[in-house]
Amino acid sequence: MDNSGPKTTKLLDSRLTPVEAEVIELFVQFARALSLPRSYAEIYGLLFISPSPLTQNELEERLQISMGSTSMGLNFLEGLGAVRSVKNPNHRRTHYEAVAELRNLTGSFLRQHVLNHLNDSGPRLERIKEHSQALTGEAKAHAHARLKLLKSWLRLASLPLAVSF
Amino acid sequence: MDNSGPKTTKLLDSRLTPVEAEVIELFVQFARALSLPRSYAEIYGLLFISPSPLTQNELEERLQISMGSTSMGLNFLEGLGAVRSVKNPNHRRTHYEAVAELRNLTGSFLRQHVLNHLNDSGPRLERIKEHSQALTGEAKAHAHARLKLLKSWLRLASLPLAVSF
DNA sequence: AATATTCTTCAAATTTTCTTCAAAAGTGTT
DNA sequence: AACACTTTTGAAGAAAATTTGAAGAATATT
Repeated sequence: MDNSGPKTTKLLDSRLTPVEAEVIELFVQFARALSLPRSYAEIYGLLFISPSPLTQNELEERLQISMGSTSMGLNFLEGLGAVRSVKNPNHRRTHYEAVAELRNLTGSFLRQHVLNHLNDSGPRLERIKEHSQALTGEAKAHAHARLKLLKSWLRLASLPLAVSF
Repeated sequence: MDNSGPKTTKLLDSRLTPVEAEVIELFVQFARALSLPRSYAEIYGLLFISPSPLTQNELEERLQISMGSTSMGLNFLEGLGAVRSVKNPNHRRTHYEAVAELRNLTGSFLRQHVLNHLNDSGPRLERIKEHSQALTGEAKAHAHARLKLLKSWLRLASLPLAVSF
C-alpha cells in the first residue's frame, strides 16, 4: 500500500546487484529520452551488463516484468539489432545477449537523441564505477570492460553538445 | 523561495546552453514585437536550434514552462505551420521540429511584422555566433546552419517588403 | 505422435502523457 | 491605483501508450 515512491525509479530489488541496477537505470534514462518503453531498456541494460547470455525467463524473473513485455521487448531489440539470440546446444531455451556496438544500435534519429541525452549521465557512471569496485574476479573484469565501453559512448556524446566542459 | 532573478529575461538556467538561450531570446524579441506569448517563442526558438526533434515533455523541462502552456504553444505553432510533428517508427511519443522556411512561417500579417523587427537583431546575432564558436562536431555544424538561415532572414528583412519572396 | 515446455498475441488493466479550462499572475492603459 | 485584457499555471478529465497474463501457437523432447 506504500507505493508512494518516485515514479521514475522503479524499486530495483535484491534480484539485481547494485551495479546491475545502476546500469539498468542508466539505460532507462536513455529510453526515457527516446520515448521507448521502460521495459525494453531494462532488458537491454541487464543483457548489456551480464557476463553471459540470459534466457527470456531469467529476464522476466530478475527484472520482474511480464512474459508479454519480455517477449515484445526482446523482439523489438532484436529487430533493432541491439540484441542477438544465441543458441546453446546444452540448453533448451534460447539465450540473448546485448550487441555492444553503438553503430549497430543506432539509426540517425536514434543516435542523435541518444547522444544528446548521454551527456547527463557522467555522474551516474561514476557512481556505477564505485560500486563495481566491490566486485571480484571475472565479474569485476567484465563489469569494467562494459563500463569502459559506456564511457567511450559518453565521450562520443560529449563531442556535439559539450559546452559544459 | 529565492527565485529573485532579473525581470525581463527569465533566468535561462543550466538546462540550456548559451547558444540555445541566446537564440531563444532572439525569438522572444520577435514574439514581443508581434504581441505573441513569450512561451510560444521559447518553444519555437528551442525547436529551431535543436539538432533533433523534441517531445512536449522535453520542452517543458528545458524551458521550465507548464504543460498547459507547452500544449497550447505547440498547437498554436503547428496550426501556424511553424512547427511540425514528426513521427518516427522507433519512437512512440510524437516529437516536434521547427519548420525552417520563412514562407511557411509567415502569413502576410506575420511576415510584415517579423521583417520589420528583424532589423534590430543584428548585434544579438553576432553575439550568438561568438558563443557558437565554442561548439564542436555536429552541434557546431547544426548551429552554424541555423545561424546562417537566421542571417538570411535578416537580409530579407532589410529589403523592401515587396521583394521578400 | 504425443507430451511438455516456451513463446507470442492481444484484450483488458494500468500507467503515462496531453488537453482543457477556471483561477491566478502578469501587462499595459487610463 | 483600478481596470480590462493577456498569459501562465495546474488540476481534472481525456487520450494514448505500456504492461500484464491467459489462451493459443510454436518448438523441443521423448
